[in-house]
Amino acid sequence: MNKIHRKVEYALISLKHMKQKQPGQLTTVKEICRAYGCSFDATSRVLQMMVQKGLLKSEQGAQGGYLILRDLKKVSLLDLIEMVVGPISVVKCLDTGKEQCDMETRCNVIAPLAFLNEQIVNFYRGISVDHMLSVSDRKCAPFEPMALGGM
Amino acid sequence: MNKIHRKVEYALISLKHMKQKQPGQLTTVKEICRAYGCSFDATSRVLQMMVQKGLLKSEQGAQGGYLILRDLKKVSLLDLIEMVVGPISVVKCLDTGKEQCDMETRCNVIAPLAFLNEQIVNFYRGISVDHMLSVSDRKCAPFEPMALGGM
DNA sequence: GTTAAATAAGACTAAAAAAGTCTGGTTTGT
DNA sequence: ACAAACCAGACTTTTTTAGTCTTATTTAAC
Repeated sequence: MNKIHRKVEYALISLKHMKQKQPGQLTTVKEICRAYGCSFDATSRVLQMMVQKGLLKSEQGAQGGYLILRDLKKVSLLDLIEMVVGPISVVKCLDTGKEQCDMETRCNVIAPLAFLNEQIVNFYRGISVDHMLSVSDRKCAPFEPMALGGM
Repeated sequence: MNKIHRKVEYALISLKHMKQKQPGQLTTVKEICRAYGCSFDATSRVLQMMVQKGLLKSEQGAQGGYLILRDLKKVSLLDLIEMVVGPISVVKCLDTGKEQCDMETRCNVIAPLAFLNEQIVNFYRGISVDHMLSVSDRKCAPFEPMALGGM
């Protein structure tokens, strides 16, 4: 129950990887797939979607790759989800412009479901991608500040 | 994205219907299906699950039916979801006792995902079924921001 | 210029999950 | 005895998700 799309997972994996790079340094899909074992095509398409939505920038051709364009602190998980899989709706009949269900007028839970939908949207809106990706950095810290001193 | 299980929908439909009855009055599956056009078998099994989890009581035989047993104010949406579809986990590898994914050690987002999972669980825990079913008994205004003000 | 490495994008296929149906029970009031 | 209702598992269909294939296009390096 409540699985997130693999697309969102690939997006998070890629963003976390890219976040750890020097500013301006490009990342290739190949690099990500080798590092985490994810599907090339699938990951590739997710990155392309993020480019289209202005979250990433891409350099084509040899020596090309991807770059984070926006400040991840200002990108919510809702933004990311909408970028790669589309708008959130807990039931079909709440999709804007989509088909009506066959219950239509007699449905007794449409209002509660619309309410729930709104709550969920607000929930995801309240989580920043940057914050989420920073969770538990202590445990697997790549660039720990205090590492500079000793050890 | 983020569709709720039909099972949860049927559960909500049924509970809302039963909630409006006199105390002690039984409800049959047939009655619910006729009223809202949902599948008999599917609805039936959802109600049976709620009986097993102690949320409903059933009277078998002719003149039988279902009855709400617990106070819906004290039943969270999380409880309901877990009853009818099982525990929430945003990715497979967070299912307790389930398989590991093939990324295992190299996965860079397991901590963020575990964090997200916990947030979602808490989110659903914070919504009472009773409250949700009471939303907008007047009229449904799907995405109107000022809807909660109270017309 | 040619080539190799990279992104871009759509169509197609396979796998998994969800939803629904069928069958055969059991219980109980009339 | 019978009909109306719950109970429960197996099965099938449909839908969604995930992955693959193919064919561009761009650009650095040789």
